[in-house]
Amino acid sequence: MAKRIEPVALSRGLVLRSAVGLADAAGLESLTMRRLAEVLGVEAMSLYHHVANKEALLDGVVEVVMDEVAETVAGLDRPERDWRATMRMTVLAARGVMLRHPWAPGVFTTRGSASLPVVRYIDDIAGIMRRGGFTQDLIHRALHALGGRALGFAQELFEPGDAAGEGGVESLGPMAAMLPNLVAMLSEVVHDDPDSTLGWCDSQAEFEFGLDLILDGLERHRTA
Amino acid sequence: MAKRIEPVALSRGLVLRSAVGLADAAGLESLTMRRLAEVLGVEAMSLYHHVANKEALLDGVVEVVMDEVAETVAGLDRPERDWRATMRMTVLAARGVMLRHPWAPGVFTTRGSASLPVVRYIDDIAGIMRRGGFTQDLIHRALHALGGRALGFAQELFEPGDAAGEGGVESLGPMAAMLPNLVAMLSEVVHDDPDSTLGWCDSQAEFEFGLDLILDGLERHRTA
DNA sequence: ACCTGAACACCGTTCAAGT
DNA sequence: ACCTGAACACCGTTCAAGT
Repeated sequence: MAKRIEPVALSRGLVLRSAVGLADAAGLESLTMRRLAEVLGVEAMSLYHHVANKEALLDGVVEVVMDEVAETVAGLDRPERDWRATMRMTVLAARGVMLRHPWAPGVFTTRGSASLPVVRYIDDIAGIMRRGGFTQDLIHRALHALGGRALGFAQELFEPGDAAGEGGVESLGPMAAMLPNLVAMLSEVVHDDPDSTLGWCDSQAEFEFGLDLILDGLERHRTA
Repeated sequence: MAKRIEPVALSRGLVLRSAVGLADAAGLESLTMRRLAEVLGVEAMSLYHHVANKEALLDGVVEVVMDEVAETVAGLDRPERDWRATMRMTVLAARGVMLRHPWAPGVFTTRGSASLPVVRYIDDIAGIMRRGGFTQDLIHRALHALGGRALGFAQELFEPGDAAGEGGVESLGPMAAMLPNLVAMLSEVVHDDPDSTLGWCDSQAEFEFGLDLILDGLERHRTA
């Protein structure tokens, strides 16, 4: 499970990047100081010379992910004239990074106050809207309305696969009688979309639908 | 800190309600099997006779909170003819319950698959839309677009109070130069709303703005 | 059946000691 | 300056024993 690597010099950057790698490979619950040290071929206490404590480690992990987002966004060819297209492209790029680190939303939302890299990303988003002709007040409300969605977080109420994943609607089992509306909905929608590869529905399309709903609404407020 | 109560007979319901009370009073990080047992005046291992393990305890905690939501929703006088008003009223009622349990979103989003009480709530939401004339496909997409917001979760990217809480825009400090758009936005918006009691902005109004953006968008899809 | 106490395998973290 | 090993105060949980 834990593969030791050569005894390279430890550094904050290496510790943080290894933490991201460990969470990617083995899940967030595996990211402990002791396991991380083991991966780095070092004693747990050595980590404390590069990171104040576990909270600081998680702050650093957010930094690493946000650096990846910033790099991806920097590589985009945005049509700055069109605020809506630019925003859409930026948010979907951030989402692409988050899909590579499915545990990231769980860490971001426990981080109390926003770190510099997150705030810098939001500043970019605000700039897109400003150049698009938003008032400051509308920018403010837009940032709240987007919330985690600005970084590509979906916050679904349940994950694909539990209600109508393999077993179909029948797998709802004895509760089906209590859920007439969901049963009716699922029996129709699942049939409509039989070869969706991503589960009981294509969550990329669903994310974009929700994002567009908000962007459309903002555009209407902008021109009002 | 931990107040012992009389040695009443333990039961699953009492264990779960005490767990909610402990999280309310001392925060989610205080909700441990040992602390919960102490509050109940019992040994930690006694809890395992009423709850399989900590995961099951948290599932039960979700149940308790959802029961509170269901009770609140049942007491509403909904104008069923108007899907939009009914939906709005229902979601805001759920949000009212969540505001009493600020730790709840953090527990709900770690619950993997949806529990029966959550699914039953979603079924109600689906029913509102169905009676409002939604197609099954639009109901499906609407549920994804709402996500956690259907239960009143906001998922803000940062909490009020860290950027421009007490100290105002200046408290952004040395990073201000890197954040021209946010500085411009905050210096204007905070002035517009000087006596907001809830922090740097009124999050209830912000939540309703975001919710209305989605409901308006859905209404437009419905009539298209 | 319900509850207990000791024990185990983990955590994060402090501290004194090494180099 | 950086790393170590033992130790401490916590976790969740197993198990054998009590009533």
